[in-house]
Amino acid sequence: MASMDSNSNEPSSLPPLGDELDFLSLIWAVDHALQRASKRMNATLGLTGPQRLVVRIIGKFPSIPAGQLARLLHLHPSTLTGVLKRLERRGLIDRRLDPRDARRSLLGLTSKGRQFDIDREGTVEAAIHGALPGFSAEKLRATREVLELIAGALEHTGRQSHAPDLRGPSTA
Amino acid sequence: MASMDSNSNEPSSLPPLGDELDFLSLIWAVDHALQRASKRMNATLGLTGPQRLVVRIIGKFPSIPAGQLARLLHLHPSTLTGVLKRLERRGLIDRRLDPRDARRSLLGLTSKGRQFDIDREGTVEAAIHGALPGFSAEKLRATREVLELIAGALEHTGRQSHAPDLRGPSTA
DNA sequence: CCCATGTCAGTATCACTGAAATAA
DNA sequence: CTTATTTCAGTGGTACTGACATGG
Repeated sequence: MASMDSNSNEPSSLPPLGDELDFLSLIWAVDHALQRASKRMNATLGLTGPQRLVVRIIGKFPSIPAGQLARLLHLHPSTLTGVLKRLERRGLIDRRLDPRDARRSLLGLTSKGRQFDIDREGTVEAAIHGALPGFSAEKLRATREVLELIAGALEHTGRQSHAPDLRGPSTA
Repeated sequence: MASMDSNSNEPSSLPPLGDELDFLSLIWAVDHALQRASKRMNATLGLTGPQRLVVRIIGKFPSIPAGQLARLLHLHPSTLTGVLKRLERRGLIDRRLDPRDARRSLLGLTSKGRQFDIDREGTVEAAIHGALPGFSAEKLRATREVLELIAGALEHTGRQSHAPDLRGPSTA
């Protein structure tokens, strides 16, 4: 079956994609790697990456209200509701009503939740922690700058696009 | 209601999270910004970020087999199947059977799909392209290096974790 | 028969929109 | 009454596992 040419075993045999497409691919690769690691964490530790980040932030700011946490994470409140629901179902967090404002639910970790508010093997932190020391502080600073700008730029994406309605399966 | 202290209008009033947690938060922020931009693109242009990346890669490598594309993107074949199905439903790609190996479906862009295989406003590329020129080539190179290492490190996450089975809602 | 390619079914998370309930 | 906080219902995309159909 003619397996001596550049066949499908090695993706490295493919040429690069070119400038920004290459960088774009890298960005999505990081994104994708994150999602996969998150899924794997869910299988091994019992909670996903975003869930773990929420746990750690609640651990850092006990009794934080849900809305403030949502703003901190730039999440829509309804999105956070789902995340919190899953964490509560697993018994990692609890909610108390704010005695001074009964609309608010103040978040806290349960004793079980506190077991996750630590550094741990197999987490995204651990992977990053293991990866980052190989770089100089300068490189890390540069990366942080670039990532912050990318995140900021993405926030404003699609604001003034005058797309000629190419969407919609209008022919079906 | 005592609004002169650090209240909920400005998330910047919150203290930093500390070392890796801070970096982790940034990573997830980029991830999250990507997902939101992807969703917005789907509303304005009619296809998501990953879908667009697939379109651009197919445009770069016409008649690429599905499996090779999956490997290129580090995607599970079944995941790619779903992405391709949505692209096909929207009439952006088509599949032909490889005459020499009828198991393979070779991917190509339709004329409609080619309309998306260009630079465009409101895309993730555009945002990145607009954001990156503000940085020196050196910083970009550093970022690329760090991101590649992070992606690589994440790939190996959760391999040897001996977690004391904290998962599962066993009390319910 | 065995392996490769690809799809399908089922499941879970994330993220939104829009509506609603409750409290300030 | 108006606004703020949070939850809920519904939708869609991504990603997996495991099973399956088909072809080499």
